[in-house]
Amino acid sequence: MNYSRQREEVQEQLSFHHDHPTADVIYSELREKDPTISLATVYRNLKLLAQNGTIRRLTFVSGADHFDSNIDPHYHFVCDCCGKVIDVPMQVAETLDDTASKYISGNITGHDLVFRGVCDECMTSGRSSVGSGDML
Amino acid sequence: MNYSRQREEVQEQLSFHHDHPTADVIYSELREKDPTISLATVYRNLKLLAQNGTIRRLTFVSGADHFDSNIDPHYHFVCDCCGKVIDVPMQVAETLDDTASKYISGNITGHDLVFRGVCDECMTSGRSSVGSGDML
DNA sequence: TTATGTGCAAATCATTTGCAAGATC
DNA sequence: GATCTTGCAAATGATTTGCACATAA
Repeated sequence: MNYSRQREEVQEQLSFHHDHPTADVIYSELREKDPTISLATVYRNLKLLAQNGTIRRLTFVSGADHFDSNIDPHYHFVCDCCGKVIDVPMQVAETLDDTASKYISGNITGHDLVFRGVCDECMTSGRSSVGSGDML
Repeated sequence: MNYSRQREEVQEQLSFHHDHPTADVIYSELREKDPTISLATVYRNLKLLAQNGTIRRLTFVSGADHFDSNIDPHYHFVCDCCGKVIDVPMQVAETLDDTASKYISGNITGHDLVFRGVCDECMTSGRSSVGSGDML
């Protein structure tokens, strides 16, 4: 893989995020620094970086994929109300994979654990109650 | 919510599946019984049924959402190679939610646990080795 | 007969791809 | 200079929506 300024920009921009932005968020932000970068380039590079393990693609929200610059195993919380994705800094349960492997015939390489519920903000801003159900 | 024949057909068709089909799989299958049902109707009804908790929407595969007629809490395995989703009949770890709630400020209602790896079929059919990485 | 649901086509959103031009090695 | 990468526009795939017609309550 050759060097490319755009790829470096994409990776850097993602690393600025504590949250887990979608491709088009990265794109919008980068356009301000580099007004000629294209959306296709952002998608291409996010894909490349995810494939070579430099970043992680999060696929557990309906709609657009999110990306995470933190590739160490860790868990997430997704708000059923606004779709926000945040980290859960609890310890990773390595034993789960062993347990699961007793029940399936394939080869397990790891697991994703995603907690669901209503985030702080949605809770206080009313949107909470019973949930909009919009994300289901 | 009024009764509708099409909604009943969608729900019934989904219940026939041990696997977890996407909307267009349900649509193709239903077209054979009911050649006039429309794709929009299938999408609309899957959405309604998921919102009222009759079925479950699985959002952890990139691309099309999958649907599950089994709404009891249970875990899944996703093949990184072919995208297939299968059940993992291991016991659900209720304590995880309590642990996670110590780390976040929102309200946790539950969790999804998804094991990843390479399924039996992909393993034997060669596609396995190192994985295509296509789904990343 | 009023509210709801359907079918169809067009619209929208997320993502990928073909291709000519530009950058890297 | 051969190969890889970009930007743009068009293509694709998943899902939703507007609207006139059909159906349920």
